[in-house]
Amino acid sequence: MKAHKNKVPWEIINDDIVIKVPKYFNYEVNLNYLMRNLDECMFKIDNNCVMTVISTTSNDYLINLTNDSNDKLHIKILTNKQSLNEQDLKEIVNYVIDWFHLDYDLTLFYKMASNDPLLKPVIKDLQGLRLCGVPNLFEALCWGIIGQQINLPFAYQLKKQFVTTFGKSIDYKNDNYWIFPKAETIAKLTIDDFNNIKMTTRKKEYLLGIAELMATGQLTKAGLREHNDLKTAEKTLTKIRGIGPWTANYVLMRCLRYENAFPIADVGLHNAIKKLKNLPEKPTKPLLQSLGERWDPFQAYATFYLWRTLY
DNA sequence: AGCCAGGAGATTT
DNA sequence: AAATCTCATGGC
Repeated sequence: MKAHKNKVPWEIINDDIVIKVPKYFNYEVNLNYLMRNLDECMFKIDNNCVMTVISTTSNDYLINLTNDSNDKLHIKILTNKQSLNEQDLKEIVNYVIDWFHLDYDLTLFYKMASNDPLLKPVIKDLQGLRLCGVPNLFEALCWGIIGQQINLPFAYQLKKQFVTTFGKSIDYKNDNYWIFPKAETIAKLTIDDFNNIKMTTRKKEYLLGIAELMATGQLTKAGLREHNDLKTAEKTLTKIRGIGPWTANYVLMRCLRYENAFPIADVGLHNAIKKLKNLPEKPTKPLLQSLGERWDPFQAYATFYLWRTLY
């Protein structure tokens, strides 16, 4: 089941969208997470300010995100302001709330983790870290597929090649900000269009197939949401070519926000457990299963926090 | 050179 | 169901 969503208050003050952050939110640790790789191409971070393009149903807006001394988040709209309407404003705010999972209450996860020998020291160092999401379903699926069976730095390189080859960007002050390619755009391509992108043919096929499903509306975020149950949503996703249990759970965790999604086969998760428990080898499957049961129903947050111990 | 990396699908047991 | 094999690319 999905977790209850809390209401996140916001208002407009002096042309800024100001969001009141919930209990347990630390701007700096979340930014540290976002800065984990220099090849990230979907946003830029400079001097505690995040710049990214948020695409609403009808427009693209370059925004910057900062926090003030009261730990409130400020969104400034930098481009395309003349087309901003109520609907777009709402979509922008909801995107940021979703991105940083601000509508989620971390209290119960921390309560569980503080009684868990493995997680206890981990949450102490990462207090206020949110499971930063990928609100765009197509982006989340592509990122999952791109990241299969390769190391993370290389995955970021491939994503960058993909985005800069097929996506559009907004120019602003001698810099450019990329927009993730639309499924409709990718669905029209062929394998040969991927010649400059150094990923396996198999992955190119997966991406084209998923783009087709989303471009035709056979696969939508709203449709997946209707399941309202982790196992059936997982089943729907794993029926799709290129999406196995790992990718399905990864996307259900970072996009659909299932708090108990658990990519149990994840190498990063294995390495984190090995490191923290000082194991000679990677954890066995029975150990992983028992840990998962121990963390239920917060397996997604447990995984995300453990990933952070690797860098 | 050889093993591994935030796996998936097909095949075999 | 669960283990095993094939696919394939770049980093270290």
